[in-house]
Amino acid sequence: MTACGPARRSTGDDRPVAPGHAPGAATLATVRPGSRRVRPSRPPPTEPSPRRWAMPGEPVVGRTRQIIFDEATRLFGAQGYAGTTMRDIATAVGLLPGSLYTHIQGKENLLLEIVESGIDRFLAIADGVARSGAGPDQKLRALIKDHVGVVAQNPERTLVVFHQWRYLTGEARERVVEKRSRYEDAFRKIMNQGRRSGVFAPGLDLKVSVLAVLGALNWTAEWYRPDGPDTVAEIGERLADTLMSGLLTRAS
Amino acid sequence: MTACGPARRSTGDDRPVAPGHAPGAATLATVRPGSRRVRPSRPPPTEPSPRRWAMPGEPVVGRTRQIIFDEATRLFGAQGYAGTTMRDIATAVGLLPGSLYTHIQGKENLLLEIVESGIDRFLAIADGVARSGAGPDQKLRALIKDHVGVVAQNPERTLVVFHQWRYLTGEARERVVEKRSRYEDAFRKIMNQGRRSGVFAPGLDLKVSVLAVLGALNWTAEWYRPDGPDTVAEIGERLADTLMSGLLTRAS
DNA sequence: CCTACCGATCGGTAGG
DNA sequence: CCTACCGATCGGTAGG
Repeated sequence: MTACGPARRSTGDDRPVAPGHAPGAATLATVRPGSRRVRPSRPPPTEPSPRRWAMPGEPVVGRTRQIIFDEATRLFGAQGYAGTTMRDIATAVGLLPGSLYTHIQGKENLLLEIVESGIDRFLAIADGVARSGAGPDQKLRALIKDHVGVVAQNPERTLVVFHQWRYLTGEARERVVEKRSRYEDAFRKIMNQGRRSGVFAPGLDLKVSVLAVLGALNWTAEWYRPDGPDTVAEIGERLADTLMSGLLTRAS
Repeated sequence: MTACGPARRSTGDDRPVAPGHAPGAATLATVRPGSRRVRPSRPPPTEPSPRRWAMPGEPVVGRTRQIIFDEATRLFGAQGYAGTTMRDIATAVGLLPGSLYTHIQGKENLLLEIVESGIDRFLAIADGVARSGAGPDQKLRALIKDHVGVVAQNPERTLVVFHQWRYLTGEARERVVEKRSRYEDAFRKIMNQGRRSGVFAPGLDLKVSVLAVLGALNWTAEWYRPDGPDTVAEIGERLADTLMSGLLTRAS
């Protein structure tokens, strides 16, 4: 249960890390109350662009926008959505608060994009597994392993996906809730298939079993450490062993 | 994954529910942004007390204090600590914001008392199970069932215990982290015992198995519904079955 | 991307 | 437990 050490961790996920933001800025241990940050050190001016700043409304899809998303993901994961201010994000990126709005529409929209793109990755692996011709037990094992793989790619994003979606409102929230339940259904279908085909225990309570597996999987985002001794594949394999074979010896 | 319906739910836990606060006030569906609440309807004056208000510094341990804790627990669970304002709590209780401070010391202290008293309940059942003379498998089953029982007593409090503790700072945080890891140890000890005595699979990865069980248990606070069709004992039993015997048929 | 700033809201207090 | 209020901070915008 050391889910929130102050160690700065890359957001992983095949993207460059934000340049020139203060290391260790706004980690959980130092946040709130009263630990107000100082003025962000301006990042070194990058190569001059034809126009020094985008016009309002112009679609901005550049490097900076990606950095903002990465830092917001990290901060929302560590401090929660409501516990993260736009000033926290600006400081982490190396901008002044108002400058964020050239790149993004607002705080809630930032959350929505993080949550939705995150959950889409989980839906993608569920789709892949469903399309494979494997049997239910192999499907479940594959889905567990793939899930751990997505968590390991970016644990903070996973925390945001599974906890911070509550701060969304209106139809954004509805869309996310729908996608979450679609992911849950993927597990339900596989386990129902396996129960009917006899590879899973016939007395198995579908509802409780699905939620037990999902609970174990969601929790991985809280304890997974990229610098741990075990590979992602090993962790997934062992998690699948525990959930599928159980703790008791087969004899008992 | 319907963990956040707008339905108002009693805080359970053998205490009277707050009188005279607006039903449905500040539920998740209506929170933020821009949904600012109106002035709280004053609760009907209770029987006159000898003194109409306590002096500052005087220890207040009365009814109102308990209602404040119950409402804060509910709100912290539903909206998160950072997403809940003292004004939210005051409105739910039926006071004006400043009046809360006759009963409590401050927001963070309120969180600490909720988290610590909550985690103490989990430690108490772990102690009880450890002292029982049962074998490791029976101990684990009992602990799983007791855990579900504590969750069912007050799901919101459990959500606060397992997620909102991150907002604590300083030694309060350290104390809570220590208690959390003590609870984790209780599971580790039982499962280690069971593995050595041969009742649990010898190839079992202790770390992953402990975290899988804890994950499944922590998740119950997100989906448990007091008005569901299954009794708490049944849910605990089925969760223990799933985790201990696994999903596969014993034959396979 | 910065300067400069807005109105709203925050946790909390003085004083009765 | 209320009235009245504080200084700090919030998300966000105008204009260049």
